[in-house]
Amino acid sequence: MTEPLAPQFDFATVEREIYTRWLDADLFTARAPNSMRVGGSREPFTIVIPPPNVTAVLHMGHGLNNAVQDVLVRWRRMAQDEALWVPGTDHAGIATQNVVERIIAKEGSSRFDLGRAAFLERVTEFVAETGGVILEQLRAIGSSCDWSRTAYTFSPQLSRAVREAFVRLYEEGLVYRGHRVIHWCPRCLTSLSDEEAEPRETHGKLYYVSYAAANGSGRSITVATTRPETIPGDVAVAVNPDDDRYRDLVGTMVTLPLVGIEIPVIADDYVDASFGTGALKITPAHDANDFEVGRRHTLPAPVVIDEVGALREVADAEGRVPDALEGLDRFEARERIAEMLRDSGALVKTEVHQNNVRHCYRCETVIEPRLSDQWFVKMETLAAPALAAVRDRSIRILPERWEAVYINWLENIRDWNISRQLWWGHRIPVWYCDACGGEPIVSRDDVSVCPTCDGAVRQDEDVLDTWFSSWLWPLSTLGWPDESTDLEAFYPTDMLVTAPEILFFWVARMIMAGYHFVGRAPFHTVYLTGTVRDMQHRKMSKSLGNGIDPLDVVERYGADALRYTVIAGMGLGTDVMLDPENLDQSFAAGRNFVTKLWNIGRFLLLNVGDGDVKSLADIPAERLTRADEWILGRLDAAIREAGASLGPARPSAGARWSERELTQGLRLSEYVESARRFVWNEMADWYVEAAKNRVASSGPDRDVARAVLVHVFDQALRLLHPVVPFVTEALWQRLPGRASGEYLARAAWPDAGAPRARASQFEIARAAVSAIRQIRAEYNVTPGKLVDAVVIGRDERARTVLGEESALIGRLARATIAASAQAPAGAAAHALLSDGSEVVVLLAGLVDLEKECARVSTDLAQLEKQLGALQQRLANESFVSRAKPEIVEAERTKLGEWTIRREQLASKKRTLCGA
RNA sequence: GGGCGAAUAGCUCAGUUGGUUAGAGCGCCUGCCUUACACGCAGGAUGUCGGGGGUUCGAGUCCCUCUUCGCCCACCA
Repeated sequence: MTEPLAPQFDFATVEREIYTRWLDADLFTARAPNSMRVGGSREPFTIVIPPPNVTAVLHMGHGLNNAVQDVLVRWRRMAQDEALWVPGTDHAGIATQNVVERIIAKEGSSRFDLGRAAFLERVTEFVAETGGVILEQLRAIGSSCDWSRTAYTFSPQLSRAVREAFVRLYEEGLVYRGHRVIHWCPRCLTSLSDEEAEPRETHGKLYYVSYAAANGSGRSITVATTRPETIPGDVAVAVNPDDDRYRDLVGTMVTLPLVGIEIPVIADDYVDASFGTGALKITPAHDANDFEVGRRHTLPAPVVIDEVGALREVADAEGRVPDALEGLDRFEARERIAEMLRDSGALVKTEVHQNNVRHCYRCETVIEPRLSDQWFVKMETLAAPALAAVRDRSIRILPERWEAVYINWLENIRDWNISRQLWWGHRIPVWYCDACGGEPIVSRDDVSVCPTCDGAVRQDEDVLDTWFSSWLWPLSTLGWPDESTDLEAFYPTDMLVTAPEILFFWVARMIMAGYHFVGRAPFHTVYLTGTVRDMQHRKMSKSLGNGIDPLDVVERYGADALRYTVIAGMGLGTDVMLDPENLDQSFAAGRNFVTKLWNIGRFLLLNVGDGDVKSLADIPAERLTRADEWILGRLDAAIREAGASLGPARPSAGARWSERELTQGLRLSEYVESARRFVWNEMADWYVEAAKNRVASSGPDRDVARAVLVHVFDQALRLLHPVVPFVTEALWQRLPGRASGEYLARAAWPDAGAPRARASQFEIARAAVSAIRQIRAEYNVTPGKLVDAVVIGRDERARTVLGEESALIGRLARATIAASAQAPAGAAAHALLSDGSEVVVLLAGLVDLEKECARVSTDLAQLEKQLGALQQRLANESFVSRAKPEIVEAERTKLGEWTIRREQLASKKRTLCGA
């Protein structure tokens, strides 16, 4: 005896309990030997999680992203793939170091006070204590990760992969040391890659500064600059070679304001004569373009701004920084210099100016371009296969439009600065021997003495960009560089689900790493999700305070409601709008649906009872009613639609996507909608209502209805499980005949059966019921009151159906099934059934003749108009000869039906409206 | 500056290679506490498919153009 279900779904208790049971039953652990790639019998299906920062806490973005991954993994697991979802975290160099530095700062100390070793110990401790909270939180939303494979970018195994990659690239000449201007964050005290230095629209000033000719001729040249604080680092003024205004000045010297030294006027194509004054000051050490110009003209590169952004004579800059400016912060210096220039008359004017200024992606500090030595990865050769992969459809990116963005970036790829002047991260595996002073020693293993002279060595101070470990993620989490079984069984993985923001940071680089290190793409599908936004379409963020805490939502409405809401609300590549001010409304869709599902379950378990329920296969086909066939047919349709929306799990024809499949699938909101419509609008609204009497009866038909009901609900729960895993598992476990130890999470994904012959006939009964309801509503017939109705079936088939399904109608009306082609005299209110051939008539006494007459007239007029258009189309020879035959045929059929309908309406009109 | 995308009901979006009377969810209006469910049931209203032009027997769908938004990239100091 199953105990009755609680009136409400107690998600708080049940979700926790079910997750624990899933873990205890070890349902999420993938078995490598089962993979077909190593001789097993199952297709592997693998997703690697975009590793959240180890210090992160779950936000809606994670919620959305991981809900999507879980839907996919659960779907494939049920489809009997060997499904693996690899979880893990990223040590997140700058981000984590910043967090710990802030804590230390509160204690009145700094990392420099602690020293490198003690600081690292402190960070490690911090990560051990608080890190990975987010992985716990992922469990709360139901993520079915394989926790036995949890990875961490800074673990010994993954660190080995990092070293292997670095050393290999170095040996191949693809990692090199470069001396150039890079993006520098004066707060984080590290260099950043191009991607980490984010351009932001900034309102500033454009300063026009006059540089006087050194020969005392009285002439001068005015340059425009947004950064006057770099003037002490100027080594030249450049003009365009074709600019007539300055032609005679090229080759002469001008005096550098404030500093007083002489610098040359040079000509270079880089200068745009039409911008500003057409003259550009050249500061090689503090501007990447100026550096290139300086190099072309073999100019020096004095460094006048130090690592914290203060003016100082750092290198090759003796006598360049005036005492008054020494040690001044760059922005103070900017003001100060402007004043000094104004006082000396060198400042011609200032203009308001809008331009893009790069900011640190971690701390928002304005980037200072800085000349320094850094490690770079040469990207061109790495990019080539990554570019080819998308072009030849080995990899597809959805939504499709991101492909163009991806290609554009790869075509214009620039070398990747991978060294960071941080402490938290993978130390660069390069050692130097000061005694020999020879080539750097690049090694997979730690080096303690110089292999040449046995002397002391020192390791490079820098660490690697955190993305240098992330780009190996699909490889390293599966055991690379070892030749592990996991790697063989699960690599290449299948789908990657992430946010578009990290397409370049991460996705493109993973593809490059995959091809370069093992010769194969890391996945065949990149699914880029939308962004979670508030009602003003602003991105949810901590700083704006417009965020929604997913755990708060889980607490209020349950994980299923959260998942359903975000998945159902998210079209492919579209953003999800949620109102942080109104959680009730934002998550209504999910909450309502879960409740509905629970209540369908309650009805079913209450009414089906405890006796044995036959399997559908044991019910002879002829015992099925039209309603049974109809709901089974609808189920098949839902299964087919859901399958089509989820789409191919992998390219069906081998390694590449066909043109046809390229953009198919991953329409998660459509999949959810198909399943929802089936279970709510078809099963609950119609089939359950139609089956109520049968289940309550005691005849042999009762068993048929019970079997169909249980079967259909079982299948529906399977279909819905990937989106709402908890409530479906809770209900499924209680279905009659369930053996203990069976889990929906591992149950088979439904298959659609053959079409059902009489399924569509039930529609006639459905239409009759709708029609009667419509009339009742319109005439305000009180709910309990039965009315007399005549239901007219145009043909024999329709009358048979109506007669047999009259139980449904019986709840609404005392119905007479009539054979007449038109309403009996004196009767009135009508409604047309969906196929246009039947009329429902309530007997006189209820009706308002005038109203009915008006309505029939309107209907008739509209029908005649449409009929006219239809006739015209069919009379058009071009249409008949050129349109597809099935379309023409459909139009002909329609013409026939509409003509009959017109006769009915016309006759009705005569009856109602008199002469 | 270069590239890409979008504009369909009050809101968020579907609408497959052009082909019935353009759909869904949420919201809105009306009536119902009908013994699974008021987080529900039943009924209902709402669109010159951004403007203009073109191709076609036929255009929300294809082409051109204008307008408005959005995204990505970029060294205009």
